[in-house]
Amino acid sequence: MAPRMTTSSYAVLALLSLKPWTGYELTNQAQRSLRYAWPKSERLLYSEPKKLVRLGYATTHKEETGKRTRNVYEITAEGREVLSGWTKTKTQPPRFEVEALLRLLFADHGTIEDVQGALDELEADVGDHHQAIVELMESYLVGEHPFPERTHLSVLFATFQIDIFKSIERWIEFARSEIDQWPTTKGLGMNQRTKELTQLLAQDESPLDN
Amino acid sequence: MAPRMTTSSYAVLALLSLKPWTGYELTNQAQRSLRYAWPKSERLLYSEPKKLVRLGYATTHKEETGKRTRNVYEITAEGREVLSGWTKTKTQPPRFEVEALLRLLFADHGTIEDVQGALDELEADVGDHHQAIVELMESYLVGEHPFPERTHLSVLFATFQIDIFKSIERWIEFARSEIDQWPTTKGLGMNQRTKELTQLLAQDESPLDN
DNA sequence: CACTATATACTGAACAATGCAGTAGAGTCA
DNA sequence: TGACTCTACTGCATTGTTCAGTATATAGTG
Repeated sequence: MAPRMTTSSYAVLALLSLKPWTGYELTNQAQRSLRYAWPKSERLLYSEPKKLVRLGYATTHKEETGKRTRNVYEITAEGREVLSGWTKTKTQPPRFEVEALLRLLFADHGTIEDVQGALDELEADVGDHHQAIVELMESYLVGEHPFPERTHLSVLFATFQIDIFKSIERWIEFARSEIDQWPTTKGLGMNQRTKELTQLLAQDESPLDN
Repeated sequence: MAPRMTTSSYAVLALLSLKPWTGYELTNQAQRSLRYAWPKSERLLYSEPKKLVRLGYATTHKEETGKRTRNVYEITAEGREVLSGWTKTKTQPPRFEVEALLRLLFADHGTIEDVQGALDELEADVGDHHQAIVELMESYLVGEHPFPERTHLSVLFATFQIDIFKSIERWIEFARSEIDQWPTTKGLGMNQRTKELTQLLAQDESPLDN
């Protein structure tokens, strides 16, 4: 049976539409540039171009560097066709996996320090990504975009990242200060402060906006 | 071989620690309450409690309603033990899958309308979630939290959701207004506006903060 | 009171995706 | 010369999703 085109397949096909890549380059490029929109494992990103070849949307050939061979992938005309069809289809809903928040939701099984620890780790992870994007923007400023004519897209995309990372970092600060007021993680329930917060949220107001 | 405890296993175990549930309830509850922190498929959520039973962290028995049976799961002492160990372990880094952003990144394969369409869909999805959380908060205000003593946790968690959804909605507005200025999706590259944005971002400033 | 729709209550099988270990050549620095 | 990192992948086991299917219970309508 022919495998189906997943969003990941289209992502790889879109990269292939820019230029031919080796599997290795494709994998690295995808992990770097798509990480914040479509994070996928190295393993999958090695497999996807093979699938595209099977479907006739790419061709492959081997190149040699001494004794070692690399697989080079190139998009076909048919590949470009299905790619342009992709933009007309429905998008999948967004998906946010944040284990630290899961820990917060069940913080009453551990100590105050445990939750704060989870928030610290979240902050560190987000901080790394945040910094990486800022550095990427610095590199764009000195003309280091691999596809200069596509800079407008990367930059608009980056405004999302920076904005969201800042929001998360602000929220972590807020959450930390709230938790600092807790005597324990357990059984506080609907106390005065929680009631205040609930009222704000029920009016669709964020306690962070003030 | 004994299967390993995944984050999803701990999530289900944490729910079981609150009270016994049937597989059906567990699945529904997990999809409702964990959706924004740890979204998992119905199928998996039916399988996890079985795994917990195999590992000795839960017990199961059948209950009858007329001709139909339901599986009821209960946490064991050993289950509570491993659950309290969980809070000490490292969290996984967060993961954001947003196909609409992937479309933006490759917007040059389609028209302005295609990208705007992807943003519209993102807005609709986020809007649904946003509204659902506000309604949940309204229900908490009238005392409808299933575990009243845990309200403080749900509410702090909800501050994250509301804050992030608002940020995303603000960003969508911003992105729309930017794209409206584009004559086409293709080849704009590092034009004047993009340069301005890049400079802001490289200084770690969000163009939305003004 | 039959009929229909919706909610309850799952399971099997195929397939998608991840994690991990393993293989092996090429380049760099001490 | 040896150690280390980077290049360049592949196979296998396991985790997780999608889809279809099965069948009972219950509430509301004509």
